[in-house]
Amino acid sequence: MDEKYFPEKIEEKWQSRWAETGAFEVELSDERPAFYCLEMLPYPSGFLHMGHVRNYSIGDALSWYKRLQGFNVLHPIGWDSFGQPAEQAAIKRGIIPRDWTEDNIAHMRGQLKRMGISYDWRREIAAHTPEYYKWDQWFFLKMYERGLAYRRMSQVNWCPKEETVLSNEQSSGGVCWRCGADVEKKDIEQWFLRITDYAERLLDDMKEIEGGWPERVLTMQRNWIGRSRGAYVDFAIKDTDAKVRVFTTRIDTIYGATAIVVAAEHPLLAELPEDSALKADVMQFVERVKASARNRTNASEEELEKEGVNTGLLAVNPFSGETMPVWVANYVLMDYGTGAVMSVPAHDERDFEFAQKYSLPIRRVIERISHEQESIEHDPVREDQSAAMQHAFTDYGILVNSGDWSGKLSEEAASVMARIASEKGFGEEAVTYRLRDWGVSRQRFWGAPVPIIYCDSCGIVPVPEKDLPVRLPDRADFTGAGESPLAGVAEFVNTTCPKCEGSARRETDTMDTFVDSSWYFFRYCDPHNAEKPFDQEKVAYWTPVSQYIGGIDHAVMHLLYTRFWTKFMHDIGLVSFNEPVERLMTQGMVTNQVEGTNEWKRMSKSLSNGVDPDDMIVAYGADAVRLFVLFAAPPENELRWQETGIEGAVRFLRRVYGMVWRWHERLSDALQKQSEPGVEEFSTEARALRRKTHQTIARITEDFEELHFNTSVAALMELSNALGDFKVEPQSASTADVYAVREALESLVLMITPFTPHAAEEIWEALGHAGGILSSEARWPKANEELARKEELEIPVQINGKLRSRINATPDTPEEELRASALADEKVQGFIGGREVVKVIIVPQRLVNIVVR
RNA sequence: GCCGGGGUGGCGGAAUGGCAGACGCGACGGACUUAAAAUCCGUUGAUCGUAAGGUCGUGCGGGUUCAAGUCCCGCCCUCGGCACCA
Repeated sequence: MDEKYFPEKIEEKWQSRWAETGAFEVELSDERPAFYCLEMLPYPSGFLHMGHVRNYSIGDALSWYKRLQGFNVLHPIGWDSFGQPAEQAAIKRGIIPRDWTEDNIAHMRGQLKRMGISYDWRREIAAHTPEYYKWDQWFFLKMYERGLAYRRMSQVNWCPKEETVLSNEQSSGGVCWRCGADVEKKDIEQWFLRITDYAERLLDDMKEIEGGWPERVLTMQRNWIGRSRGAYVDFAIKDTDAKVRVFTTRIDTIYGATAIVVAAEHPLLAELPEDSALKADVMQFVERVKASARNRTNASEEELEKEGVNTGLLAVNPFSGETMPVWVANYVLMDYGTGAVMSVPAHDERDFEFAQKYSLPIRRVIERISHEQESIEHDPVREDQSAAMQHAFTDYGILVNSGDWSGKLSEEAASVMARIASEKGFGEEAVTYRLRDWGVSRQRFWGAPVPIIYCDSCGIVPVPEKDLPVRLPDRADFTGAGESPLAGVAEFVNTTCPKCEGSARRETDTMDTFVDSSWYFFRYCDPHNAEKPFDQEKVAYWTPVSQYIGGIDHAVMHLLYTRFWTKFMHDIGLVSFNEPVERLMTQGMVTNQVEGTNEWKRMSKSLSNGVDPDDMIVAYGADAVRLFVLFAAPPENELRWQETGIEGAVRFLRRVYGMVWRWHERLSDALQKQSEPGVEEFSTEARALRRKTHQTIARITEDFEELHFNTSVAALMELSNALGDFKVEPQSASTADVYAVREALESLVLMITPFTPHAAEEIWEALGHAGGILSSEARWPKANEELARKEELEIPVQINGKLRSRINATPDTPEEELRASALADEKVQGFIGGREVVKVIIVPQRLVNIVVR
């Protein structure tokens, strides 16, 4: 140990020591329980940013804590190394994507090592290696076998900038999740995974993870899945055999339906009689709507005005027998429900707006339930109340003007009506979802090829498992627009049909990179298995993930996909559970002030408010950077970058280091006689120090369980302040003093290890322990309640809830005595004056409150 | 509009219904220094007071309680998600 704290020196020393001894390498164990600490798979952009630093600092702190508690901790890292930027780089600089990617990985790996994150590096994986993506393809085939992967023509979300398809999740809000460009619609043949088959389970199984996952993530997923209960109702089309099925969540309002409105793509429109005078109008309108949907951008979407035309068809209300016109309108979506709705203007805002514009009748069939009994009679129901209604009335209430149903509660009527519809064969209860199937085809080069072959005679033929992986070539012509660059690589495309051995073509689309990240953490358990995606026994030992840490930006996409994938793995017998992650923490953003403004924004190149982690490590050391990042804010909150804050972290480390230096000779001397001196040998000051030590242990242990790292650090600072206040010179310290200091310092060092492992190792060694913290018998300290107990207490005394005085007591002063001394207190007497004491509330060891009148 | 999170000093933030503001940053004062940096000591919610001490104070308005930042009711503001989803 040096006299002064030189982070660059000790960090290098311990990083090589850890590598040599394989300190963080783990295998299955019969004795030690598993703990799986996982941080989200990073994209190898080439440079670590502060968000990574925060993510890995959190994960590393938890990993160390669990190790010190005796868990067998799996803490791995890998690379989400397929994806767009590599291909862009290839286009721009004429290099091959793999080289670019692997250079980036090499650089980032170095950065992670300089941060001293405790990974088991033997388990490192990268999505772009055939050893990995072979299993993406294998899973795809398993899904195909079970009908969960299918191909169809569909209108897809198209990013014009990146020239590729985006999934619904990736085009949320009408913009590309990566580049922010307005998303267009395009018709294209592509592969889908039937995530919708799992919609119900994705919702239901949330009860298994409630409490372990942040509420807002579950809410976002619930919103995204968008389950809605209601009913299908068939409306016959008058004078034809056709009928229109609508979906409604408010079948109770059906007597108020005054039109049927269908989407522009609705099949019914094809059946309009050719000679119909209206047909031309309708078709013209439909074309216009479809065209505007294609060019629809985010900006124009909001202003889209409701428009429609009457088709001339008449539909029959199966409940009332009433006929009503069938309209086609732009506000009805083909891909939700049935693409047709019953329009109830009086009780739906959109229908109301539409009816007003086109002067459709507005008929009120629900009244508010009033507690003033005469209100219904005083609000007579008239056929035309449109003048009276300013808005649709969308609450439940009491049915009026609804035939035999009038007078019933609408909420209750709804379920009965749905049952009757089903009994009479013109409808049924139904549940619909907003969730769409997951489109996984990407017209890109740098991804896992979809393992499918097209044969003129056999059709779609899956690649046999023995032929996996379908390898990606090194190069392609990356300038080809619209189609996958792979289509231009003849030796890739041309193949033979596995069935008939005739010539055939390979699928040239590659898979969405979210496929790679849907199951990667299972692969960490058995990263080099060439026979299977993983050994089930190994996965059973390590998974599910105990704690997952990552950004909130993946709340829907990645975290929904990976839940789906896990359920599929469960269904094919690979894992025994349904939910991959027990606890999830979503870390907040790291922001920095934008120069010349008052705004704090996420660090980015374009705002030039980024801070390079390497610069920080050089200037302050990895330990200080990590300590600051965990101390400055609770992990879920935004973290505002402040360089003065790191300086504070360095100051703290230097103080601790200085204290150890001051004592370490004396402590090494005393190492041999470890037995605990008797209670009476400790001075008052030494007992106070021990009290602080044990209080701190208890506090920090609690905080770690809740991932409250910021308060843990605060508590460590308090302990170090208490050590600093212990004004005994090492030379003149008694055996008991030395014992108390040793206890405080060793506890401090062990508890600071998760934050600043390099400095901790160095100090641990200086305190006379060989072989590193993990190899020695070091364990997370245990709090001794007896020692943590205060000897003297200052009990606040309130009068009518206001603090007026304090009295001295011990933890076991009886209540009666507390009461007596509180009442006898001079200040208290002064405040009571002559008033009557009504009662005295005594909270043992905490407070006395005297109530006077 | 629906759903969820959140409003506490100059700032980041602490507080099982029981002393609001732990810990840190910044600021101010002092020591050391020829000087600066570093380091160390002290002060730092507002307000009145020379002081002892008093009064006010956790977005706003009510309520429950001996006692409310914390629980309940009604608002306001803010951040995030979804959104012609029938």
